[in-house]
Amino acid sequence: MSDRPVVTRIAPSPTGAMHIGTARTALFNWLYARHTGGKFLLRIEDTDRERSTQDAVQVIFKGLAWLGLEADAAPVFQAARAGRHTAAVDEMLARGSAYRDYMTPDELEAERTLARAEGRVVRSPWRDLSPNDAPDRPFVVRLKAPIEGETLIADEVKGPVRFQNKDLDDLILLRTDGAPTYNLAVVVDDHEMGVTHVIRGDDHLNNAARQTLIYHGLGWTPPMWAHLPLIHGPDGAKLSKRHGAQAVSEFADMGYLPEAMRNYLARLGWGHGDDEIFSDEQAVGWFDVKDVVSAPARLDWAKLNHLNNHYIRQADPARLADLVAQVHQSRDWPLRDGDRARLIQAIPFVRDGAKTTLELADATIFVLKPRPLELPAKALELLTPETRERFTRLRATLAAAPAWDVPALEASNRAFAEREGVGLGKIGPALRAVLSGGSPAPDLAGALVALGKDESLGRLDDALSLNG
RNA sequence: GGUCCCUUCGUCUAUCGGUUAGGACGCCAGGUUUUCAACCUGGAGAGAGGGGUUCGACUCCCCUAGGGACUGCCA
Repeated sequence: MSDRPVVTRIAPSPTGAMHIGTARTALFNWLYARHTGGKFLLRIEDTDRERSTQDAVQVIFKGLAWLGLEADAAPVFQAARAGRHTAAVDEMLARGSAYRDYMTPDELEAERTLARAEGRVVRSPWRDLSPNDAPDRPFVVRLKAPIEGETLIADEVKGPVRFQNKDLDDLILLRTDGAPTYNLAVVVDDHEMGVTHVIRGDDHLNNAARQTLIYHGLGWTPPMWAHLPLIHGPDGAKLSKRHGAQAVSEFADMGYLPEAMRNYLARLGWGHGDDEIFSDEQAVGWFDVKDVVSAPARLDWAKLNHLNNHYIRQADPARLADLVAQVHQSRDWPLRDGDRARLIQAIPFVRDGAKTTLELADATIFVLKPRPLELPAKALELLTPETRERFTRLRATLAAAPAWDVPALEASNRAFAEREGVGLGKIGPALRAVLSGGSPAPDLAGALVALGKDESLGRLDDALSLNG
């Protein structure tokens, strides 16, 4: 349509948690802006003064920051622009594309039920009445939309969608108290912010037609539209609380990495051939709203877990250590000096099986346990006199290991078992129990390296000094 | 009720009239193995139903069914 640079936006209302669907809408807007070299803007739709809160505004900022989807300009607060909105309505009144509607609440209600019964849209008599007949009572200002013809939405995702104008009602632009409504504010703000592409949820497809009529009433050109299908829960119903999570913050708390969320969310409703795992750079390079799938998608925890596991395995251990430390802290585990270093050392050996940082926390607890470890009954049972003697010899072998790394210790352990004339299966379970205190731990060599030489030998000594 | 949207393996998707309908997650079996994972190999698994158009439809059109959104002086 136009060769202006692309401007997209995310326009959440600050009325609670940040829905994961909002996150995906933000992601697609961000991807498209990046792909085209345009701008991605943020507008806080706080015109509902009753429900909007400062806390919820912060939730949006934090959510976007966590996802790594920062806007290219300072956020616009819609409520602060009320003056611009009412000015637009004055303009429409002057142009004859809006009118004052003096219907009382009762009259409106009666018209609403009648209209529904007749299978038509609500119409106000004031649309055609002369302003001279205006009574002295409160009024709203409505759009004077055409009744003939049709309105075409050339949607980038859905394709052409046609609405008969007779099916579109005259939207309220200004409330009785003079406050602008959502549909008006959106149009005025998008236009004045220079938004070229409105990429938003499916639930606004109907609004697109009515908003188009506001654009026309103002003599403006509507933006390009792209309506994304909603995200549903695993059961196909709209995603809600009972599906486990719906807020961005909940995914963060459940131990998902933002890059995994980006990858997963991007793949939900959009794809690039057979590519499943891709970087932000690749997504930016490939993304086009035209390729968004038009059917709603269901959230699949198993696949999210798989992707998260992938990114956990790619992540910097120091970064993961900080994340894991937070988890331990939230679980009231007493962190000690040096735990961060212990975590960094252990994480490479346990991350392969971790789907979330919560699981990573479970998997790292064994290195954080202070000596002497409390051994569970099962571990004690394994410490037979025979095993103790063997462990005494094993300790000496380990102490003399040429290097404290996985290949060296694997070789050393294997050789030791051979010398003892038993299989590793005879030694492994007890050794791991002594090293981990019964907590989950990686394979032997991995556990030894994760703990470090001193700690490993120390834990062995502790076990050997136990009264048998 | 009205308007609009949607419908390929269990799930996310590829296919842009001609394919043994491909991939990923999950699942099943086997392998590896000192636990749990991870990992390797193999396998099962789909075009909602009915009409058209066409030499030929998952692909285009229509109908039905099922799902969803909107129908607020909420956004």
